[in-house]
Amino acid sequence: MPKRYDRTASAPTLEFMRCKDCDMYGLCRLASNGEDANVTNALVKRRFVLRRGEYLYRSGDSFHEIYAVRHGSIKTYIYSDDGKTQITGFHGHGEIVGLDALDGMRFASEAIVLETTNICEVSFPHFQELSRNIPELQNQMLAIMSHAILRGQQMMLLLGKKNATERLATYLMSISRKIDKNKLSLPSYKLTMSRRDVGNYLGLTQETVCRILARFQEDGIIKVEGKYIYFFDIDRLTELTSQGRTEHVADLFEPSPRCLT
Amino acid sequence: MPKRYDRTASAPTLEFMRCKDCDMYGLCRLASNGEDANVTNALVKRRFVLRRGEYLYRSGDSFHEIYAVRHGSIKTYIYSDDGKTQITGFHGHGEIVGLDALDGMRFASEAIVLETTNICEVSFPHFQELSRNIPELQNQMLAIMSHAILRGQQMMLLLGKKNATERLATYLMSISRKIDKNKLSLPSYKLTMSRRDVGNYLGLTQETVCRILARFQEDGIIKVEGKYIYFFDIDRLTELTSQGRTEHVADLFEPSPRCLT
DNA sequence: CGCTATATTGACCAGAGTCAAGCTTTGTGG
DNA sequence: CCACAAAGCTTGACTCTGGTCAATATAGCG
Repeated sequence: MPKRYDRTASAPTLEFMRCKDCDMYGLCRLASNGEDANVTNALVKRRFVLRRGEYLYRSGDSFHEIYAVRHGSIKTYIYSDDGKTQITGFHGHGEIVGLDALDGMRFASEAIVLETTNICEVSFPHFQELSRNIPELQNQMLAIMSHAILRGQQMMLLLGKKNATERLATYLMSISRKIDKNKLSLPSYKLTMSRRDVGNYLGLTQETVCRILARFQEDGIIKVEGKYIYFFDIDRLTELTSQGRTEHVADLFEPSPRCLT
Repeated sequence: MPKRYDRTASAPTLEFMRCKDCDMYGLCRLASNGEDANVTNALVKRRFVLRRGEYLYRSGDSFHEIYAVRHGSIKTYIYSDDGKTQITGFHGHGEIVGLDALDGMRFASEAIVLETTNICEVSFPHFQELSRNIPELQNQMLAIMSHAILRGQQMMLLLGKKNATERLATYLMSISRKIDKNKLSLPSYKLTMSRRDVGNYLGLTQETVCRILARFQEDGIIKVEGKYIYFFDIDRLTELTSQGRTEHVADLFEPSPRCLT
């Protein structure tokens, strides 16, 4: 049974994790009055480490902190009434989680760590206090939340309108965009989540994920090596994200007042 | 071709539309310092009417206002790269739209009116100004946005894990919860959107929507009469929202450190 | 080194999509 | 106010994508 809140372990090497890439950087910089945010700052009072299988928070936990992933990765998910699980996101370096708890001040989702992960913690009351003096901090937060809403809408589109191939291709593209472009070697990524998790996230089964990854490999688009993916042909992958079988042509025009689709 | 921004028409009867039911009521009350928000108030400077087929906003429009539906209904949707449409929500009395534009200050989605609809408009700069003096206003806004994020997560669950029957049942239940419980007559609701729209929203085709509505009617759960739905058996409908074929039993227990599903 | 979780691949199946035909409702104009 | 056209709805027959079940293979942890 996974432990919770074992936040004493030592940190992994973090030199190459720059705050500048973090979604929270805008907030941290504002809070620290422009000073270097690369050290613990006015906003982030605490950092800690969790290990694979530990929870960052659980559904129903009362909400006091917002978290950003500094290094590592986590998954967040919700339950249906009958116990089905839907993974709502994978979050890596620089991504913020816990924003779904501001309504009701309790976490609606759960967050579990996929590998040894370094977390920045922002106390929400502290954030509120700071933002009384720094109105721009509030705008930043609204923008961040708005962005989370957009992400949800994109997932609705993916789950509601795309087929299995398009879903996988879209997912792989979202990964490839996160890869550091400055690296000299072949673009590659370690999937810290299982195939089953990927399938769950994309509304597919693990078998379908396997089969389509195999097909992408046959077609020379990627190479799959266990948990590692190597990206060979980003252009072809981009094409596959939406295979363009556009609906009836009529839909491309403005709908007439009566034709609201 | 639908007109935009024809905001001069006369309002429908609104006596029974109470601000108290509105998602924006908390904001309006705070902004008006506790006074009656039922008239145009410190936050809402303007109300206007749109007719079926008119746009409230379009994708790419620059963002200045947030809107609340006072009376009537609208749909919001986004496009995929290849022109597919995903409806992201139907919004009726008391619901807020436009929150997806705070990131980037441009609307990412479109909003089109499904029937003659009365809109409350909140200038965002004005909101920002007010909230410098009323910090609680900011918290309200964060809660509202958090709620929108939760809605997105619930839709991911619906689209990723529920079958057609469960999706329709879930949708009908969300409608039935909106119906005024004080009415003496049989609970009923007018679907202002087409079957095709319902299908689009739920990741189904219009044919599937028709068939399942027909089946629900055969089973005595609802009665379908053109655009009107009458709710006979809410309990049975609730059961159908998640048919409980729970995954492997193991999933019900705490995952072991290695078994992260 | 062995055990268990995870990944892969194949055979088969079913739920929902597609296509098509006919029906109903709604809006428009004479 | 009625007739007509267009949009929307319904139902049936058939298809196909992706799910289910099952059998191995592989990998990672203790």
